[in-house]
Amino acid sequence: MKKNRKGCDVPDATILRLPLYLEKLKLLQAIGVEDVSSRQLAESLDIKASQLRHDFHYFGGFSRPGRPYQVAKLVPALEKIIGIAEPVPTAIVGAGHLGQALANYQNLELQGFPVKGIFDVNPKLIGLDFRGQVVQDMDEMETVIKQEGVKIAILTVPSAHAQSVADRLVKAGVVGIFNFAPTDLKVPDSVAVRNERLAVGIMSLSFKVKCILQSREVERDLGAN
Amino acid sequence: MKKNRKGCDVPDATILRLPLYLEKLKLLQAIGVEDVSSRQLAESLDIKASQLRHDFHYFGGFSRPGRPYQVAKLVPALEKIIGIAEPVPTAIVGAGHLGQALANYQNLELQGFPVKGIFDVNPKLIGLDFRGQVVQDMDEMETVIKQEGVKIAILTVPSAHAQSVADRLVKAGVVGIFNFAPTDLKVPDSVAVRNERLAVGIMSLSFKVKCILQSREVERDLGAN
DNA sequence: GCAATTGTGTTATTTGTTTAACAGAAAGAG
DNA sequence: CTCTTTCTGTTAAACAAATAACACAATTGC
Repeated sequence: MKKNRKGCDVPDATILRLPLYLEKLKLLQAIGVEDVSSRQLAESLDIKASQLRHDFHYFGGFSRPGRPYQVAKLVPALEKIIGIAEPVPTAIVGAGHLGQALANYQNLELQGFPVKGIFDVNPKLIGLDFRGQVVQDMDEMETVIKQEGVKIAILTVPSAHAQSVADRLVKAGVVGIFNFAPTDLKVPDSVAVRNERLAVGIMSLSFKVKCILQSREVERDLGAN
Repeated sequence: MKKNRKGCDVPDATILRLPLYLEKLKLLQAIGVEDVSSRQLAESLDIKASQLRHDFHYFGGFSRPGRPYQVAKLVPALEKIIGIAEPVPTAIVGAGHLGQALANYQNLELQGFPVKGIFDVNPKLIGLDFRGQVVQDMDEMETVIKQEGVKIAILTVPSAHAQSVADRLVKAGVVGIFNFAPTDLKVPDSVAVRNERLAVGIMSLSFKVKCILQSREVERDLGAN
């Protein structure tokens, strides 16, 4: 192992695959599979086995030459690497339609992100109950974040307010922001941001759709000759 | 221009930036900006100007040496490339919390993806009205897709049903599937799929949060000495 | 004990993406 | 007109990621 700070110097592309590995392994565990080789696991995820081993190598490897991976050991190891060995206290800021949908998303809690608070400024939304969590006034936000030790905030407020709310979150001690607003947040280096942009996803899909439709036309035209 | 099929042989990384360019340009257009140089546009997006020009080069370029880009020409050009010069008829399949949130998301329509139908199997959801669209029984799905010429389907059904619904969508003529279920869909090459995985997003964030917290601990320990 | 087999950890190669460099077209100043 | 400035299109270099290759540890069968 190099002088990585305990395996934090890892390519983004690898980080994005870790959750996929974990998900699949949990599935295997649920159906009683004990061992799995890099080839088996990789094939079920439509990637190359060498890539999977390469990814695991950033963390020192999880087995020995000749022996496949043990699901029962790999699952907790990945959970620790991802940072969800212990539950990560989470808050939802913005209780609009998307915030509500996320508040109702049971898997958030199951996957290690218990929702400790939901906040909004709209009086009509304050008081609504989602899976046991009541929407609170945003004035309470800082207090709850500190009290519950909230580490990650899911931000679903309108773009116009995203930056100012993010500033408050950072000040209150949040370490990660999952941003659904189409704005590039400015935050200190000591805070992680992940932007989730619906528009980018559907437009990149649209690009490919357009290309498929074009090539179909070309084929049709060629067929006509 | 090479023998690209009308500019479809483009790196994924570039495709993902096109929506960002378009968004920013629309913003500039709204405040009356007429010209913009690659440097200005790139800086506002926190990328390098050379990357932006490189991206545009895949499509032949949008200006001449010495002259900045004209916003009024660039916006429609990008819209055409992305495939939203004409509205793309879209359907939402699965009217659970997430489906509802998306159905209520006005920007979908504004950005070129008018919702032509919302479908679910749950009788309790059928009949609900979202922004003028009524949730219909999934039995109606194929009929509406063909009638309205739906090209893109947004899939928000439970993972267990995602594949079978996707099969039906493909058969009905849908060309792109925006998949929110944590399942890898098997579809023909002639259909585009984009997977949007909430869990991947929040877990990759968690990884970085864990690393930040670790490095803070290290700094604290060093400070104690 | 000695192949043969399996399948990892690790290094090398190839491929893809980002960044830098630069030639030269257009416009403006004198 | 000529010189300077601006800023693109295009090519080259640097960097990062995915894939392939392979050495070798552990096990199994003979």
